[in-house]
Amino acid sequence: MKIEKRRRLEAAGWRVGEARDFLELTPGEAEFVEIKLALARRVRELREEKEWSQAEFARLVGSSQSRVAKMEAADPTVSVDLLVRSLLAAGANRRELGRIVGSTRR
Amino acid sequence: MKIEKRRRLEAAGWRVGEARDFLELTPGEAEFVEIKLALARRVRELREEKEWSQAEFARLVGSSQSRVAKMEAADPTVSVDLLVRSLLAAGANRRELGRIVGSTRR
DNA sequence: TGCGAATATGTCCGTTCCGACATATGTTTG
DNA sequence: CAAACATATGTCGGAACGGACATATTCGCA
Repeated sequence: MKIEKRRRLEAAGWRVGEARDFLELTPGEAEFVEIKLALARRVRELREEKEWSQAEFARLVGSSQSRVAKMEAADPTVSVDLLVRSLLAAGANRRELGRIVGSTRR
Repeated sequence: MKIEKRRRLEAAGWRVGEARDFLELTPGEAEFVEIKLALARRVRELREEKEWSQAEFARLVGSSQSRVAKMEAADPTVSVDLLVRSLLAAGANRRELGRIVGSTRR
């Protein structure tokens, strides 16, 4: 299935390299994946800065430990909405989100 | 229902004023709504810049006219994912998305 | 005013996403 | 080592979201 394949690429991108390196993604789709990866990285960073466990973070943002693990792994079942809402709930603001979304740096 | 109420506030925010002015939204939730509104505005702007009808825009991004109308209206059933994916498909890039997300200006 | 195009609104139903739970794997500390 | 804690992975039932369609409303223009 096509969607499944994309999901595997997406998940693999976290470990292996730049998402855009994988075929069958339009530039827009590749950028979308990279945005998700950037948000996921920031979730982990922010949580570790504050020295929260995933369970604590989950409680804070109204989610569950397993879903936080999936957020940080940029699991395909995690939406940008959830990442953004979680970051906001954890104290990030619009400006910071803008930096995360917009910065090409890694 | 709580979610329904929030949805009404959210929809009303588009017409009436700043989302944060409505009660029962945490700061994070209010910022989330404002991000959605900013993305929705940009969809309309971008589409009108290019002089596309909603139907044309829908075809371009792989959606439908009615859903594009809902995107531009920041309808509660429209996710940030959809807005971001549509903007990317319509030619926006990460940097521009970052500006949209991060800018407090209206 | 009336007609056609564009946009808005409501609904349907299949797909995706989410919190929760169970459980596995990994890490720290006594 | 072993217990306690943290993180990862898989699954499930219900909620949210999406494209599509029908239809209403608004808009432009002759």
